[in-house]
This record gives sequence, structure tokens and C-alpha cells, in this order.
Amino acid sequence: MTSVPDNISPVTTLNTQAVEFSSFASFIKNFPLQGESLYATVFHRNSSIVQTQKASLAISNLEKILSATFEVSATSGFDRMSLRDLSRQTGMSMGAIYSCISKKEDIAIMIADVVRLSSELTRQHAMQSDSHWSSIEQSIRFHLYASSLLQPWYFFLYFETRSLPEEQQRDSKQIELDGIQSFEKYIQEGIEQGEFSTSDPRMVANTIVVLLEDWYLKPWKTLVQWKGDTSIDKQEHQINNYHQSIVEQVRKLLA
Amino acid sequence: MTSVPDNISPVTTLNTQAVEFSSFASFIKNFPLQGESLYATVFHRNSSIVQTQKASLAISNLEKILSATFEVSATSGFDRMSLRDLSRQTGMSMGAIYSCISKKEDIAIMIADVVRLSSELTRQHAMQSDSHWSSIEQSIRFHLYASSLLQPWYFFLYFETRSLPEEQQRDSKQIELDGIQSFEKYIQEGIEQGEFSTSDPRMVANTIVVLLEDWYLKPWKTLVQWKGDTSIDKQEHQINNYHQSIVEQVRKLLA
DNA sequence: TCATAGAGCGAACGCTCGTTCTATTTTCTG
DNA sequence: CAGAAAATAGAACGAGCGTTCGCTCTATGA
Repeated sequence: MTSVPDNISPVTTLNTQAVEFSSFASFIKNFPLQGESLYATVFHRNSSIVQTQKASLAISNLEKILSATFEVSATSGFDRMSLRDLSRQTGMSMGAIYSCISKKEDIAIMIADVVRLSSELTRQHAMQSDSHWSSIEQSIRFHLYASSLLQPWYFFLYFETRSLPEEQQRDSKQIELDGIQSFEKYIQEGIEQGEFSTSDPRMVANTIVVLLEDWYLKPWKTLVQWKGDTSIDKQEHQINNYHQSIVEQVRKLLA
Repeated sequence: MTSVPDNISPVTTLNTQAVEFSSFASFIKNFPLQGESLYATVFHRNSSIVQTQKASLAISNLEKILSATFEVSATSGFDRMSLRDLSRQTGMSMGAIYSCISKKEDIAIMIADVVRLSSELTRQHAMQSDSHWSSIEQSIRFHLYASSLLQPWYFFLYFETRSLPEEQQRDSKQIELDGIQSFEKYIQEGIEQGEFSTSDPRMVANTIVVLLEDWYLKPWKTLVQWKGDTSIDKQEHQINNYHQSIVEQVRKLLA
């Protein structure tokens, strides 16, 4: 269908080996799903869905469409967002929108795909740690970083899962279950080696996942608004605070 | 507008003093928001909204409408649920539905109201405990009981808040913040009296609330289905398990 | 230079939505 | 049992939806 490349490279292989992500700043340097290459990735992973053929054009339109979707549907939900709202917000005409996507649903599908990919990256990264404890800690940190950068995406998937085809609904649940299981595994192994102690590894794993979700679902709890003036430094500071809170709790739960 | 009583009594005052709720069975005996009196309460608290005048009729129609709403919108969301779906599911005609409610939105408003009321009951009950620790424990237990009985209601409010008028949207967030604050207060007081010890009371409170939400939001995590054959005994057992898991975690976090 | 194909435009289409309306049936009251 | 009032049925209405269609514009390349 679509002829493939332009000169913006997408994320196809997940090449994160031996990369240091110890600070948010260095994470930003290395995390592939942001800026231009984020939308390039969306384009290339959904070439069968996206109608526009010329990559650079498709990418810039996808950026407009998806950004507008986040803004409009954050308050009123995906269902209440009409394509006329979208047209107004993007400045594109109906025709322009439909020369990029082919159904409204496609928008939700592409967003879900990015979150899935990001979750995969997260899990892969954690495997590189040397101890179970640092696997857990790194996994939490990485997830917080990713879900901060992609907050609207994660938020959208959580609340709009029901707008997706059934198959993808199951996928989203699976993402969460996989997350729990992955933490549970680290904990189990840590127990076997006498590193940790708890009577209910799954519950601890679940608590972690739920607290991670809380981070991107309810930014209004963290009294600080992260829209607007929020610099990377400030964000980093907030994330580190929350990371430390979680880690400290988990340490107690596994003591 | 509507002439007031029939002979089914609604919940108007919250008369839960000195009532023992130590088991799910006894909770069920005393909790006012269930069965007939649940819908009677809905009717009486929304007499300015509900069009039907005869109480017994209104109550039975409200039950049909709300139950159908939960079934249909659980999978597809409130926005995608059309009143024709509702008509099909309830067996009522359009006319019948609109002789009971006056706008689709009314349905969401009434549901939100019940959850708000239930949350108030929960908070009031916890105040009766004698120690801070038992306040926390009882509060968790009571919340699990209530949100199990009213699972579809709590679930609906969480996911459909955005279908409500703005004023009520703020209310729903406030419910959550109040919940956190209430736990935080108990913890603070416990710390001052040397009962507990933690560096971050708010985080612990937040963890509790988030785990409570998890219970009614994601029943599919608890591998057991609670639709269908689930007897009260089995439910009680599951709730007690989860309650114990939370309480044990909180104990560790406050040690 | 001009033929061609992709991209953009926005009016129009068919349909479904929430809601209203009128005719009919049921229920209540004297 | 008569007559009024309330409740119900379902056709009808207009607005707004997602999507399509015929057209124009623009960039490319032989």
C-alpha cells in the first residue's frame, strides 16, 4: 500500500541495551518515543491504516490530529469529541483529516499501539538490572519517566479502552496484568534468595502498579500543575519525589 | 412537583450509630442502600428530577432503568448507550422512559448522588471507632463492603464522571480527596500519639484509597467472577481476604 | 511545459441520536 | 361505572454525527 521511508527514522527494533537512564534528563536523551520520531513511529507502525503516503506530510498531520485529540477528549471524552471539533482544533478540513485517517476509531487504535510499545520498552529495560531490588526500582523509575512524557497517551488508553475494538480491549487489560506479573516475578525471586520477605507478593506487585497508574491518571493530586511553565528540571524533581515515595513504601512492604 | 411518600421508606437521615458491621452479613442487614430501599432513596432524593408521581411505579421503573444502564454502559460507556438500547434492555418504550426521567443526563446524576451518599455513610461510620488504628481498619472494611454491594454504581461514577455537569465533576474529585484526607488525618493523629510512624502520611493514605478503588474498578483482577453463582458467603470470604491484604500492608507502612 | 497523482476542501448524505408529541391504555377516585 | 388523571406506546422531529464525494489545488518528473 504505502511506500515506506522518508528520512525520519521510526522505532522498530528496541535497542536500549546498556543505556543509562538514571536521570530524567538522560532518559529524555535516549527514549525513542518523543518529538518527531514519536510520530514517525506512529506512522510506520500503522502504515496500513494511515491514508497519507508521503511520510513527512503524514507525520505532521498525525501530530496535529493526535495532539488535538488529547486536548479535546481529555475533558469530554473520545465519544463526545466530534470530527468537527477536531477539524476546528487542528485547523484542518474534514477532507484533510480523512485523507490521513480512514475512521475515527483509527485514532484510538494508534494511541493504544504507542502505549503498548512504550510498556514493552519499559519491561525490556528493567530486565537489564543486576539485582531483583534494582530491577524493581529501575522498572518503577522507567515507567514514571515514560508515563510522564506520554501522559496524555497513557491517560487516554485507560479511559477510552471501551472505544476500542474488543480484541484491543483485552490487550489493554493484558498490559496491566503483565505489569503486575513482572513485578511479582522479581519479588518471588527475591524471596527465594532471601532478599525480600512478604506473605503476599502479588499484592505488593499490584500496589506498585496501581500507584504507577495513579501518577498519570490523576496529576491533579500532585498539587503542582505540570502543564505550562513546568521545566524539565521541575518535572524531574517531582518524578523523583514520587519515585522515592513508592520505593520507600515498597522497601517497607518487602522488609 | 411530586407528592412525596408511599410506604417504602427512603434513607434521609444517616442513622448508623452504634450499629455493628463487623461481618459482611451483618453489614448487609444494616446498610440502607440496597434492594427496594435503595431505589426508594434514589426516588426521594431526586423527586425534583423524576417525572413519575406514584412512588411504587417510579421506584420499579428506576430500578429497571438504572440496572439496564449498568449492563449496557459497562462495556460500551454511557455515551454510546442510546436510549433505544435502554428501551430494548428494559422492555419499556421511549414514552415510558421519558415519563420517568426527563433527560438522559439525569440517569448519571442520580447514580452519582447514590455514590456520594454511600461515601458519606462510610466516612461517618469510621468516626465511631475508638482508636486511630481501628478507625482506619473499619473505614477500609466498610468501604469494601459498600463498594462491593454498589460495585456498578461506583464503577460508573469513576468512568463516566466526564458525562456529568461540571459542578458534579468537581464533586467526584472531592469525594476522592476527602477520602485521602480522612485517612491522612487518622494517620497524623496516630503519629502524634506515638501509635504509628511514617515519613509520608499522605502517601500512605493515598495508597489505601487507590487500593480501595482498585477493588471495584477491576474485579477481573481477582480471578474469581462475582457475577452469577457468587453467594454472599463467597463474597464475604473474598472481601475479607482483600481487606486483610490491605490492612497488613498498611500495618507495615505504619510500623 | 504539461500530464498526473496525491492532498485538501467543504457541502452534502444517510443515519442515529436525544427528545417531543399525540393517541391510546391503564389506574385512580367518587 | 363514569370520568379525570397519569402512564405508556411508538411515530415523528430536528440536530448533529461520521463519512463520502466531486472538485480544486499543488508538487513532481518526464
